[in-house]
Amino acid sequence: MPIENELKQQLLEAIRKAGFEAGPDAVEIAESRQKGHGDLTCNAAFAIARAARMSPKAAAEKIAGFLPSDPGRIEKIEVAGNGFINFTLGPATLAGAVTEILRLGTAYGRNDSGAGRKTQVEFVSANPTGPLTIGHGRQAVIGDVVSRLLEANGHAVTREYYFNNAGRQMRVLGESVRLRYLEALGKGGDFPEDHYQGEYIRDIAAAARDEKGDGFGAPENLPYFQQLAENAIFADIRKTLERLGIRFDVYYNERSLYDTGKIDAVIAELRKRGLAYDSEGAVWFRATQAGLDQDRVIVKSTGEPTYRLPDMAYHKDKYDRGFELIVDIFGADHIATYPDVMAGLTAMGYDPSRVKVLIHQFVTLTEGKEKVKMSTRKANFVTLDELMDEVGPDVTRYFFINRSMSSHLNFDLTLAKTQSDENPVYYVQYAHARISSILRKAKEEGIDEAEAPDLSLLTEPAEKDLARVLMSYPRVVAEAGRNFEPHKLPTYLEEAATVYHHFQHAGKQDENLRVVSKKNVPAAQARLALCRATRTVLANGLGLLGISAPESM
RNA sequence: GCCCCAGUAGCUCAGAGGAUAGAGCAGCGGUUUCCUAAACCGUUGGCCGCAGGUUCAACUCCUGCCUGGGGUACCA
Repeated sequence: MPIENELKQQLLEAIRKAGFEAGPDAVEIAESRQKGHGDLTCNAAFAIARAARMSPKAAAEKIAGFLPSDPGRIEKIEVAGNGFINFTLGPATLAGAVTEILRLGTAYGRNDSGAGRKTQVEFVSANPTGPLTIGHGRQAVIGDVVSRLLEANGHAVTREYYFNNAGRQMRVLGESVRLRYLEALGKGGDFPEDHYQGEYIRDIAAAARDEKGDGFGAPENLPYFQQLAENAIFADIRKTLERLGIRFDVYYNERSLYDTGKIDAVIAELRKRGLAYDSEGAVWFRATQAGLDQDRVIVKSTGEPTYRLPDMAYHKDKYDRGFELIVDIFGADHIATYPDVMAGLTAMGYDPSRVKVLIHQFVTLTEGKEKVKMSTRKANFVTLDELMDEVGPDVTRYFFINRSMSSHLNFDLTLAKTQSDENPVYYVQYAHARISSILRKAKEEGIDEAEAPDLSLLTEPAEKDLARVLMSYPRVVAEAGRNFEPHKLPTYLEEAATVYHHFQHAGKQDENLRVVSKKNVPAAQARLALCRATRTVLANGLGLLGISAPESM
């Protein structure tokens, strides 16, 4: 049983024995934030004292008096401040944690709270109109790490990319290529401003010329240009994602919703329920019925649906495919799209609580002091590939996942290029590499890692600090997964790396604290076990981020 | 107008009812015959946007305001 749960039981019992009343929720065990306040802390006395009309400190002392004493498990119990009960973990607890990490290896930190729930994470979902930008990059990494986190928490995850290759955007794309093709032949006219300006359009046009020769520029050949562009761009997108370490299980084409009648089915369903009506030549969704501020067009007077209708059909299909948890990851610019969609789904009888929408804020790109505006159509964007050319996939991933998704992400390109060596990702990776080096060194020196090292020898402050931090990893994974907060992982890993660097540094200052030493082999073996446990945690954590854990740097 | 997100150190950001608010970078000063100095130590730097409220306790919750970003389409 985790030590927190054990303490909670003991506290509840002590509270009862002390003559206070408290339900099971009255006791919360938290990690102490500051040194000198023990390792774990409980503030239950504050609430209890109020009901019992006594000082929190007196209540805490009374409760503490009924706590069992087991110095191996809990070295110290003290009432501090106004009434906190602080616990200092004992050597047996720390040793047990290290043993557990070594036993579980790559499984350490994983749990089965998700119970195999069929879960879908939809992200990126960029239409194939151009290369992925840095904005897509943030979403791609968030989606992938959320997926990995959910898997670590026992979900069965399907990663899905939804795209539309049949809309207006794509026609403009095809037309852009056709015009560039004509231009390359010297037959070009004005290139409209609202068409795709990027250089990649010229590349595709050149490919068209190679394939079809010079006489293929007629407007009726638009489908050819569109298809060619789609193929070329999608191939690039997949390559970029692959490079980032992301692979989708399903690419879902919006067009299939039309082909299989799922679009019409939604209209019919809404009409049946009185939630769709005709007006001004368009079909409207009665969103006001669901409490939204205005009704919305779902089929334009031109006969083309707006994005809402296929989105509803697509989400209906997600439910119908049996997903129990549906995670949608959107950029802040799509924030308005899902209330209508959810209203429609709810109206059709689907449980909206199964959908979790994660909105991430924008990435602002700055070069020096200059703000760079990103727009695929205008083509003055920095692509995800260009970013990876500069800093590599590991830094790219770390950078995008390092901050909470509700915060705007300010990316200073200059800084990323010139100071990439100071990125914290290297700090974490270096800790892993250093441990690997120590393990190699020990082997060279002929010090074997013991099967059952005497971990009670780990009594130095730096050693105990390290063991304590390693213990909290599973809780970080569980919380980050439960709350969809992937950025908690890098925060934790930086802390773990810091504590490890301290530990290793201690051996630099005091020879008796060195890991690889033949003077005291049992101590060396205990420390090697601690090193290996740390490496396991770092490797597991980096694995969840999709970042490499190098053996040497 | 209305809705969403943010405002914390010079910069970029963590922290989200508790006990002295943290990290990286930048600045200043140190540590290497020694398991990787991509490390470590010291130090400078804060009306936690403003004003009220709730609470034994507020940077954290509530209300209002200010500033910045994003929405509010028969674009997606």
